[in-house]
Amino acid sequence: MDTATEPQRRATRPRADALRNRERIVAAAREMFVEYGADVPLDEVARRAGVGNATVYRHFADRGELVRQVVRTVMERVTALAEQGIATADADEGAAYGALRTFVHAAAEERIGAMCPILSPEFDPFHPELLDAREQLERSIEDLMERARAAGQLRTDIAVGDLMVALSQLTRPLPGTACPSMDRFIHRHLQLFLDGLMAPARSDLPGEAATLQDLRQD
Amino acid sequence: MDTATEPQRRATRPRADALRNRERIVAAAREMFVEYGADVPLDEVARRAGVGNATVYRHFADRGELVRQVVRTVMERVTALAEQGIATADADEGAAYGALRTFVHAAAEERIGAMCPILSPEFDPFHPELLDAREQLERSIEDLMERARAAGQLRTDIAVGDLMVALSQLTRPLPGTACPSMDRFIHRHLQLFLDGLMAPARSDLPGEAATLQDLRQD
Amino acid sequence: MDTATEPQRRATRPRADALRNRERIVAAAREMFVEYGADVPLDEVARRAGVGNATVYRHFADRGELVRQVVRTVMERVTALAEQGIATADADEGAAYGALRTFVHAAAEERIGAMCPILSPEFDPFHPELLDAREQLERSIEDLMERARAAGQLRTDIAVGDLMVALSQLTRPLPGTACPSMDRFIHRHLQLFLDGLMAPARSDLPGEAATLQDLRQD
Amino acid sequence: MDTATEPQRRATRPRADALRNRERIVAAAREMFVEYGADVPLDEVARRAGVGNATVYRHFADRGELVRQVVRTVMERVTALAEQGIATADADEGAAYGALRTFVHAAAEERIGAMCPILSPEFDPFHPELLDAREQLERSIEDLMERARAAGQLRTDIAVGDLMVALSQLTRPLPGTACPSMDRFIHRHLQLFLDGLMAPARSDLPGEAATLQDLRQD
DNA sequence: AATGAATGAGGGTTCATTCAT
DNA sequence: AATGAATGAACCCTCATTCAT
Repeated sequence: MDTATEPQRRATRPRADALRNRERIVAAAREMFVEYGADVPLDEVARRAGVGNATVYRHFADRGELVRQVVRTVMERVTALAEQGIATADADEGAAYGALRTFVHAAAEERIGAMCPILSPEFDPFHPELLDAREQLERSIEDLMERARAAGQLRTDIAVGDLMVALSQLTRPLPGTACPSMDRFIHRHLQLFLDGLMAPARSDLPGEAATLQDLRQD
Repeated sequence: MDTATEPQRRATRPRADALRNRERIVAAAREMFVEYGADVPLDEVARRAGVGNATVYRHFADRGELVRQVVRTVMERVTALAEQGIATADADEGAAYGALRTFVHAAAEERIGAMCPILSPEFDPFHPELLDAREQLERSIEDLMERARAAGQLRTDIAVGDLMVALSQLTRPLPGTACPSMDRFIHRHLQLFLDGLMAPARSDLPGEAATLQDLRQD
Repeated sequence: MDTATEPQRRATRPRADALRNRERIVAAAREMFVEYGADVPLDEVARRAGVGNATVYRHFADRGELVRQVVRTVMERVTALAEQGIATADADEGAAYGALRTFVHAAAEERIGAMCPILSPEFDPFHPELLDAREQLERSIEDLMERARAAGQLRTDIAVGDLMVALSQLTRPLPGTACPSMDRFIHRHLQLFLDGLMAPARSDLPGEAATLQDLRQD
Repeated sequence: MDTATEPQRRATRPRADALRNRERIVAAAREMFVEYGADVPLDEVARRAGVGNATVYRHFADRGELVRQVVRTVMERVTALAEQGIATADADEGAAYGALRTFVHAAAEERIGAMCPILSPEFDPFHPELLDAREQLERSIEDLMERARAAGQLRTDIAVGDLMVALSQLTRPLPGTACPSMDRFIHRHLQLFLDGLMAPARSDLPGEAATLQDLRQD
């Protein structure tokens, strides 16, 4: 067998095809969460990924682990988008709010809808596997908001949690299935919300500015 | 009792206990839609309502019929709130936008999240049972918005659908889970969104102002 | 109350409307057994009979009792047909076999298909309620066969059980529903079977001539 | 093993245990249709087959598919019996009717009662899966009857449908119940019916000679 | 490592039967 | 006596997960 020809790598190397399978499964799940909601049968995900159903369980102990993996992937992509925005803002302070707007709309497009499972009751958003990704996401968005705040373009009574949760909510996939007309609304709503975020504030806000961390406090 | 005064109605009068059950089922379903999303097992609804499972089917031929009943109930309650707002605005033109704000926050409290099933693919928003309720709801909100628009307080590039969908989305229960911290955000988000709705508009909106009808046109 | 005016009858008299209901229920059940098989929901029987479902239970302790009542009714009707055949045969010995033929086809028409429940596993064909009806039925058919046998027209190695069971089987309603094309076959089959019953016998029969009573022996 | 000699087939070969299960399920269903009629709970079939309930659905998408498989199996067995009869008749023309008799009794033993579901309203006898089996069955019986007809031993006013339906009816399991005494009658009835089929005809038949196809024409 | 097959628990719905008016 | 309503058990089917190849 050809494993015998390369014995030195055998123990540590995840086999190339296994890696490929893992990624294919995550990608398939991400697409299907967006398309069909968080309830897709895992057998369907396996089929779309082109692997057997049991292979999913070899890579992910249970449904929750796959879901978390998908969420982590999306978080990383969105973090990347936020960092692009920071770069833009750093290049031109006057562009800070524009960079925030651009980021918000891009994040909405970035399959953020695949994060829909986080809304399900079984999902534990504080799972250790997600810690790093969430912190990085939060930090990058916070940084981006700080740029706009420093430029006097963002109201000062809000924090990253306000933006993140609203962004999640406004882009949510309408549980159960794809309501394609929804897409027409999403960017309008985001735009309206962003208008509301601008300085000067047009109203007093109830409650306190909140970070994502705060979500876990109650 | 008035049965004595109108004995001719005796045959068709629904029994008191049956009516009570029916209402208990609708109330239980409303709460559970808010808490757990549109997919709650009907057996759980029955348990929460304190009736046997088959009783649910005696009153509602299938899941869809129950869902429509819940939606109709919520629509009617929200319509009532909008009409209160109209009265307020009519009494004092300067209070028009304040009345809109009050309405939005009150609607959020009014379990509007129980309307979440309307977003599921199986839901038929054009079902005859809902026609009246939806038209009245839309008309009353439109009227309320018109008051604020006439007072020059509401931007002119939005329509009732924009408000309704965003309201639904922003108040959605993080379906399934008990995330009580959510409530802290909801009114902040609504307030921010309302700030974005104020005239003068702070940005151009993509797409077109939309009515509720438009939601299903695509 | 008028029960007070006729106290002597009070205890024994079934109310006229109750009697009417009882008969309507049996009639409805008979028709529906023929049309839809032995599995019709009792609620449907009640509806067809024009009474409430619970009324069925007031008259018949459970489904089995209703079924037995229907079967008894049909047995009585068929008995009457057999007795007509006997009269014909007695009037003209040469007509004995013709009378048997006529009886068999008439019995098939006489909703004997409503006896289909006797074939269900739950049915107890030896229930006391049916004893009399079955004995009279058996006796009358036996008598009719005896006329044909005496006239030398019927083979001698068969008994009433052979005819009754075959008659039931050949006229059975095709469980589950109405297979209307079936009717085209029934009288052909009966005719062929009757041809096989004629003397002289064309073959040896396995087993023993059997009465209905024998059915219970095993 | 031959997998080594034909490795290219490896991917599609059904697993041995799966095949065994599939056959066990069909066999269990066949027996239970005979014993309890076409309405047996599939869970019971699964139990009798010694598999989990879901395994039934893995092999057969729904109840209909299992039923068709059972029917097909029985048709094939009966076809084989008819072909044996043809061979006998071809070897000795005088044995043609005897071969038909032998076939009929053998078919009765061959659990032909398991075909009872074909009489239910939900059953689609024209389903593609059954086409071949039904044509072969009909053709083989027709051929066998033709031998007897050619030998002048079978009346000429009947067709294959007459025989098939009567055979089905007379051998039907008293669905649902364990009425073992029934077996005593079946072969007597078949014998009597076969006597009625012999030439010369002893009576005129109503209706028309019918093929199996005719069963569903109305 | 990967797979197809098997499994049991659970959800929706129907129906015989019981209860309250 | 009659009824409409209520009930729970049962059935069909699906799906997450485990097993055997």
